[in-house]
Order: sequence, then C-alpha cells, then structure tokens
Amino acid sequence: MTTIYEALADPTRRRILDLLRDRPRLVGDLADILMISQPGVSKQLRVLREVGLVRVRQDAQRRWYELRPEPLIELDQWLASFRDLWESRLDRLDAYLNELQGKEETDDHE
Amino acid sequence: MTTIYEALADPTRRRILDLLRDRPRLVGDLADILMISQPGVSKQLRVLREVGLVRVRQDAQRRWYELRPEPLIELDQWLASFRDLWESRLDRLDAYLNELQGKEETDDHE
DNA sequence: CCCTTATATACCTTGACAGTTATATAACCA
DNA sequence: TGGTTATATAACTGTCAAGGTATATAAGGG
Repeated sequence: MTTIYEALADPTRRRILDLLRDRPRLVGDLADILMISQPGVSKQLRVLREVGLVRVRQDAQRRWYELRPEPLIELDQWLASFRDLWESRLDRLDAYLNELQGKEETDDHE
Repeated sequence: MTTIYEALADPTRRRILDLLRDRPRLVGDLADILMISQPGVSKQLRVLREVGLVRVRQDAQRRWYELRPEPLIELDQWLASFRDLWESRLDRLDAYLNELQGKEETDDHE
C-alpha cells in the first residue's frame, strides 16, 4: 500500500502534480516535458492514481490526466499539528534565516 | 541529497516527529517506543537532522533530540499552491466523502 | 582506572522502486 | 481491415535505503 507521503517523495511525481495544477495533460505530453519514457510516466501516474491524486478522463485513445487535490487535505491536517510550533517561532524567523546563511559549511543544523 | 519530502516518506520518521512534537526524547527511548534497534533509530535521526527537522542537545552521554519545525514551512508553501484548488471544491466535500465511503472495492479513485 | 550507559558508525542483507525496452491493448482512420 | 496513434503492462536492471548485528566512541560512576 502506498501513502500520499511516499507518493510525494518522488521528484518526478511532484513535477507531474505541478504540471497538472495548471491543466490536464496527456501521458505523452508529460513524457516529453519530463524527458522520460512514456511507460515511465504511466508508472508514476499509476501511483498517483492509486493514492487518488489524479484521475483520468478518456477521450478516444487519449487519456487526460487531471489533478485531484483532495488527498492533500490529509497532509495539510498532519502539517497543521506542527503549524502552531513554527508559528510560535515566527518572531525568531530572523534568527532562522541568519542561521541558514551561515550554514553552507555543513549539512547538520545547529 | 535528501529532501524534506523524502524525509517524510518513511513512516518511522513520521512517528519520530510525532513523538518529538510533544517533547524532546532520548535515542534509546525512541527505540523502545518504536520497537526497532537503537542504531536503526540513530540512522533515521541522522536523516531528520540532515534536513533540519531535528536538533540535538547533549547532556552527558545522553542526546536529547528535539523538533525543528521550520523546514516544514517549505512543504507548507508547496501545499499552499494547491490549497486554492481543494478549497474551491469545499462545497463538493460531501460528494468527496461519500465517494470515499463507496470506494472500498478498488484502489483507483474515479 | 575498569565497567556501565548512551549513542554513533560500519558493514551487510533484503526489498522496493524508478526508469528502461519490448510488447500488449485499444481506439481511430483511410 | 490494416496501419497508425496513444497508453498500459511485463520483465529487467541498477540503485538506494531501512533495519539488523557488531563494533567504535565517549562520558559517568564506583
């Protein structure tokens, strides 16, 4: 079973979602844009379909894939349980940004 | 390089974040709760540290791991670019929930 | 100074998965 | 109906990562 979190982990799938945010697309068009094979795209679309993030509308031989944002609500709710924390730190945002700048040396934070 | 999306893809890491949301924890305590080996936990904490989602406070031999929610802001911003879409469909939320209920047969949505 | 506690690192095994090529499916078209 | 278009599926390959065990590191405690 695939969760929405795993679905969003892959950068190609995120790019697909970004593309579908504007308008529905055909499989072949996505393959052209993403520069990967058509079966490669079909496979990622399958994952996105399984978690409900896209739906297909058939049109002759063509399949228009379109976004279904509803499953993102679950992610949004999970995020909400942390939102208080970072919002309560908004006054320290400057410190955070300064820290980011001074952290080119190492991967670790703090 | 690891992104925050990949960091959140693993259920163990999400459980760790959920646990750290309440209060800082020791590595060993996390291992007990998660029922995986101590090195297993250390490894996941390393990933979380690399993306900046946790930080460590040393206390003698102990390491208190605590949450750093700031990197979640990036995810929140990405989500925001879709939020309009699902909010504009809130009037169709009933239909969505009904659909969810009637969809135990298949993984595909629509 | 050992011994214990707490954690990190090295190394290994196993499973999953992204992308590929080849092929099946299916619908349109001339 | 035979070819072409559009997509899906199968099978394969290489990579990566999660978790395990064994071991190193490091700090206290007696």
